[in-house]
Amino acid sequence: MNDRSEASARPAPTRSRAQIISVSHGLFLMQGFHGTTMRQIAKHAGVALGSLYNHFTDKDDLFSAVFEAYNPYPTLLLALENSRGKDTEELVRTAARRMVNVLAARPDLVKLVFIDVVEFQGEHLRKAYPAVAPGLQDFARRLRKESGNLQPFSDDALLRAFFGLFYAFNMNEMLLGAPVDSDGQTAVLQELIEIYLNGILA
Amino acid sequence: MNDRSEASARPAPTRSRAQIISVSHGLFLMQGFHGTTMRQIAKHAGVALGSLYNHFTDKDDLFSAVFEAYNPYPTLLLALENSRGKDTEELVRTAARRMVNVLAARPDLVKLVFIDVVEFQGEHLRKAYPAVAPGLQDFARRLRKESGNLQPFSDDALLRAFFGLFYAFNMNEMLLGAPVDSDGQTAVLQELIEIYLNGILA
DNA sequence: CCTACCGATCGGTAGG
DNA sequence: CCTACCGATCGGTAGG
Repeated sequence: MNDRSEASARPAPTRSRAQIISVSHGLFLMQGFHGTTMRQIAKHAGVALGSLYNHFTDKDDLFSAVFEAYNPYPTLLLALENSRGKDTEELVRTAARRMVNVLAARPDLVKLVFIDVVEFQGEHLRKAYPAVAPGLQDFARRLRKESGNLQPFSDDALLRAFFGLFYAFNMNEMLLGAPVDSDGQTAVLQELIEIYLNGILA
Repeated sequence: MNDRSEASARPAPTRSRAQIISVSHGLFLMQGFHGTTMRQIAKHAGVALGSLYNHFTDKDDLFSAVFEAYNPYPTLLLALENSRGKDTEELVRTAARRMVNVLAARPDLVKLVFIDVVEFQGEHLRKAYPAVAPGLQDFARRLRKESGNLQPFSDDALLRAFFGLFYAFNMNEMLLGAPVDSDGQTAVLQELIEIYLNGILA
């Protein structure tokens, strides 16, 4: 956290540090946090075990760095912020498509959330949430503004039902780990989006 | 699965075995699988470390027994099967209320799912799924039969959107671990159910 | 004096 | 069902 206090401004060894974080991320996804050893990380990163402790005070500190580097919130929020539409319906369709694309391209985002919940009781997620809450409220505001035929639901319900789409959509892959056929999947997603739109529009 | 084949009919020490499973379950929920040691389990269960291996061949086998004892699928399926309603709308409301009640009373069900996904790549869930799949199809069939004004969605979409409700509903608690105020929660659930019903009914 | 990193090993604990 | 203990490996740190 608080590095050198004054003088001596050396940019820190970012090369192998980045490599360690990247390798740790991959191993944590496959084996979980406690199932991954510092020796495995050192070996895969091509550095000595002792070197890990030059970059991170301990294993927990390393996980914090991994979580910061692969924090799912900013990525998902960006997908929402980049979504446009001439009305609520188009905005929802665009945003849903972007969310699915991101989650399909980056299954690691959800897995990291699960790891934090299982092995850290969600403490990193909790700490990261305040930074994205305003962006979520902003998306809810846009859902309302883009159209006038929205049913009188709360922001909370609109957002949760929207995110529920992706939990529902990714459920099979997450829980069953199956490589479901993508054509059938896309069709199901279309249906889920229709159910949501039917649900929130008058 | 297949216990003693013949002769030697010893009923197995079910007393402490049950105690070990119960204690393990609690510790796994708090610390995850790899974060929990066999010595912790022995100590909390009031048995010697070596005794654990009299009941279970290894730590993985103990987890399998825990998963079998606390398998979330049958419990959730039972909540659906016990739900009745004179039409689709009433069936959905009843089933949603039951699901929420079960998940609120048993947060361990979801946590165990997460543990399996993070630390076993979902293998126990995968193995348990075929046994519940027929029951899920049955619920989808009932959703259709109880009413005629259902939109032409696939069983898959109907079921996923329904379960998405509870992912969406439990999101905050799971991800933020927060004890959200239950009055506001109930109100949000009402809204989520309305969105679903609006979505699937003509 | 700093950084990045080494070979070797610390005190304890893992599953068995 | 317990005591005692194993080969190995754990997370973390020593001096250089």
